[in-house]
Amino acid sequence: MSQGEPGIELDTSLGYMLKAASSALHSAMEAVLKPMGMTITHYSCLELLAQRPGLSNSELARGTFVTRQSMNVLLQALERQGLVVRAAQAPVGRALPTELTAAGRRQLRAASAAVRRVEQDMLAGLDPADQDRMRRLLTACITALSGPPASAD
Amino acid sequence: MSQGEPGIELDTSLGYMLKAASSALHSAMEAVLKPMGMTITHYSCLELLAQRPGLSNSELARGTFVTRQSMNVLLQALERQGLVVRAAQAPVGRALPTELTAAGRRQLRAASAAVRRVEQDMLAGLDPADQDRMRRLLTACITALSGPPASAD
DNA sequence: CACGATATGTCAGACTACTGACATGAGTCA
DNA sequence: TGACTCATGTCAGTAGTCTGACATATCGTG
Repeated sequence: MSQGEPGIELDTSLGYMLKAASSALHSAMEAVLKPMGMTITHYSCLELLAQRPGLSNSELARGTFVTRQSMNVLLQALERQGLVVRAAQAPVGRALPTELTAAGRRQLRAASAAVRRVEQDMLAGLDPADQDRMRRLLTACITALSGPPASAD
Repeated sequence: MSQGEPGIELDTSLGYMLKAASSALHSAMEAVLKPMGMTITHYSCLELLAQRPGLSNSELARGTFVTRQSMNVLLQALERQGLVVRAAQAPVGRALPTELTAAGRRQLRAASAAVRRVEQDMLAGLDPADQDRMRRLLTACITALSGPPASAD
């Protein structure tokens, strides 16, 4: 109980609070998506495809923060369910462009509305200026973590 | 045509940014803990026990954002490894108080230092005032999400 | 042109965390 | 006292994600 910190002070640790907030959001999203038969990654994939049609498996994986192997499993399921379609041949390289089907867009519509409500609930106590501050702060954290991968000493 | 994200709705969604930040932190922590043979939940459990000795399995689960079933499996492994000890009998109710062993504290020390470095890297661009703002904002989000939902577990 | 480096798609196995289910201990209330 | 409710510990099965491995396609460099 002297010299260097004894550990991470959980009550004020931003790392811990970030995990807590993310966990709370995850649970809340799960709660609204589950009744629709969707997982969070499932929804995220559809949302990403709606905004950026033609993304490949690897690009979708990066955008949803899972490995390309996991996304591959998911995409195969979504394709079987008729929610997305993948090009049979790669226009360039090996990347196969993926797009939503009408059924996919329909399923996404309901899910997207529910998720938007969850996000609005989360931000209920924050005014527009607060939300801008939060964007700036989160962006700074993401940038800092993505940059220097090797800071060991 | 990989790296680099064109400006889309997702880039301003605080839900998405929160997930991105959490994912980046998760990866960074994983990268430093893996060489030590620890997972994030493993480390989190030890850190929590160091600050709140005597926590029960269910309390540890809540503090690390996993189910009590998952924590039970982890605790059994940690006990086999001699990192924690659990009371043989419950002093009251069914909750079994858990505490770190000397070996557990030793392993935690190295891990905690590494994690602290990761957290400091993440906050490198934020001054103390920014960090206070971030605490307030995250707390507001957590509170807002923990209140309304009326789902059972 | 050949070679290596990089990026992608995909299959297979392993692991982590989750859901479901049941038993036990403590508190509440009629 | 007995019934009800809630929290806890634990076992079993399931689901989602990960790591490892391999084949293929493009680009840069010599």
